[in-house]
Amino acid sequence: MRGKTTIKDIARETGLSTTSISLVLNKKPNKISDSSRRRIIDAANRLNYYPNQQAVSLVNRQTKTIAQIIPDISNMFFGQLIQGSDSVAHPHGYSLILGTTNNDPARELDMIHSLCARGVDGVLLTTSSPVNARVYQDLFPKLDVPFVLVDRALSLLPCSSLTYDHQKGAYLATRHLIELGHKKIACISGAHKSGSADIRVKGFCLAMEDACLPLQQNAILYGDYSDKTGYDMADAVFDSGFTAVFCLNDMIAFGLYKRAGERGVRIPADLSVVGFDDVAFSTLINPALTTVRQSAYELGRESVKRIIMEIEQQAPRQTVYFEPVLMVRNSTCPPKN
Amino acid sequence: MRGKTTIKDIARETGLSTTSISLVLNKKPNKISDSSRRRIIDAANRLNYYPNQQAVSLVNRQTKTIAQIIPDISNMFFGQLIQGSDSVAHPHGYSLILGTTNNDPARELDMIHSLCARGVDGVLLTTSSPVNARVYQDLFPKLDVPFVLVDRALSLLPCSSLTYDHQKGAYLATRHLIELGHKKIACISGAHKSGSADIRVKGFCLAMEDACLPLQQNAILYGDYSDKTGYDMADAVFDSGFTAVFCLNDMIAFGLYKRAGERGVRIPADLSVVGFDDVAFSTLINPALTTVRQSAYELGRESVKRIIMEIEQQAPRQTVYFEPVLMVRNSTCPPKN
DNA sequence: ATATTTGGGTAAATGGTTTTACTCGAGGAA
DNA sequence: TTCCTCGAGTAAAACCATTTACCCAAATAT
Repeated sequence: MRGKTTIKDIARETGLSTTSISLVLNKKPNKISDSSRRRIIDAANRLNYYPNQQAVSLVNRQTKTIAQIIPDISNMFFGQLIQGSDSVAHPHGYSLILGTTNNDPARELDMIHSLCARGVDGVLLTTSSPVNARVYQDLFPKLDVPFVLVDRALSLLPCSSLTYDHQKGAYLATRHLIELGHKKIACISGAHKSGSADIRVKGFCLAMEDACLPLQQNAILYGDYSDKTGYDMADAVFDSGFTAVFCLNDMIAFGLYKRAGERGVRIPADLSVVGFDDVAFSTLINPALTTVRQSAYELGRESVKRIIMEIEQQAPRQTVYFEPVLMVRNSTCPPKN
Repeated sequence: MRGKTTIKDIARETGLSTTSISLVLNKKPNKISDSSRRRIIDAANRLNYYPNQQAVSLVNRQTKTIAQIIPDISNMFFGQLIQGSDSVAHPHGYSLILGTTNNDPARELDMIHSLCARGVDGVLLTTSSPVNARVYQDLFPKLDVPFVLVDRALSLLPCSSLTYDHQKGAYLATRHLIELGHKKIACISGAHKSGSADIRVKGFCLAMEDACLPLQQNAILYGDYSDKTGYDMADAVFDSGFTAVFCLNDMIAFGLYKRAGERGVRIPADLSVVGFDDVAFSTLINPALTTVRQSAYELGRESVKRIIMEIEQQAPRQTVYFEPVLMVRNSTCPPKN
């Protein structure tokens, strides 16, 4: 009763060796007689035995543990991502071990070290900025576990990456506004130099260019991927004659909605708004947000599948782009006049 | 270079014993000369040594790992909870290992087993239902790690619990509506028999009773803690002459908002709405939601502090209630006429 | 001159499990 | 009789770090 039952206790109970116990309990090919087998299983149940995972990990050199490193759980996108990850990890016998970086590259590096020291079998990394890219180039091979970059790719790194085509998504969003007849379109971005923001901005610019629309002055505003940014930048958008705004993620759009409510700016009558991510909330808010869907849940599921393949079958690295799709809802309409 | 550097490699490099290496690297009291010490530290850095945590855990009998078991991450409340937990766990050298139960008691039990087998040092459990209570009574002592019940207490269990006073919160919310002059008040609940829902309903009933207000027919509607429930139940509320509704959590309120938007029901002019939780979104939505604040972030922080105390100092068990506070915002006003 | 301390270490046990390479006796074949 | 095989197991090494109980020579104390 004191302390945990070990394999030795069962050996003592059954009068057999630990080898036999291990063989039977792990269903390894063995020559243990049926009666012994029965006694072992009985004793294991009776003593409520389950193997010490530390010991198992030590000899098997794997922990059945996957690190998931993300910038910030308050962004609902990551909540859904984790949910997706967990939904495939657990059925496969893996547990998710969580690390949040608060968008701090130093903390991100730290987290990678500390989780790898824990002996995770693989790392799902959503990097918050490309500044560590060079460090990672040397680091990943040294750490000797598969890495999968999730949602934000960094080129040239020796690892797989699973991400939506951010540029295309942004292009789609912007073109939608253009097709509605908007000409003065603003863009509220996440942080300059953040993994995905620059690519989305590029998609925005490209769409404008392709439509021969000049960029207004201060059309592109930089903040971060939070509702606060949307709220803070909203006035600048409202007061500069823009008829539409492309928010680089839904959280930004939600912040802007809030300020719009306070100022009496009507969406979409006075201002069309497009978001990015299609977080669960987009359909809850009023008017429902037109946005670019990238299913965080799917991304989570796929990234875990991917990393398990690399862990268990040394599958080769792969870069996968998912297709974003534009979800037209009620926050966009043709401009007035 | 092949495989990970072990303590033996450093012993070989420095010509010292593994004992010395361990002593120096862990800064244990020792009598190693300065020059040897220097050589050890040098070699450790040069070879990029970090101890195998499996081995360390095996001998120290602790994993510096805390399990956090929650019903459902899509509820933003839990996103914020985890964020709070992580924010204190990591600085203390603990990692969070995640388990989601989808509100399924069987899965919850399973998760507890599987995470304990992993050798977590403690478990933060937000149980989704009291049905397992009796099982837990026997189980917790057997598992021999501290448990802390988070947000949803179960009486009589041999463990600590940290929770907001759900009944009082519900009472506050309901009284607020009553004080505004509402008499026909509906209540959309989470699942019958879910940990907290019944208590909140009780608070609702008590407030009505104290104000000598009779409960309308079908005043209490049961669903679950999701926006879908709010959406699905909305019509029943709109069409039965209620002037106010108390939603048992914010997600439900958000769902109801959505349906209200579709139906043209104005909040608060046609219907006052109060939520519960004060999830980050409550202030983003329009009109800002009047709700009962229970800071998930704080709860996360406190629960980790608590469990670390129990892990490291065998602190005695404790039941803590936090005071909820009513946040009056724009979704409530006196009834028409 | 002898006893004691101190400086600078180390050997070996421990933790719990898996796995490889045996052992041993009985029965059958040649 | 000798050789093999088969059934039913087992001893011991390996995984990696920590920790306890020592060791030995030189310096100091008495």
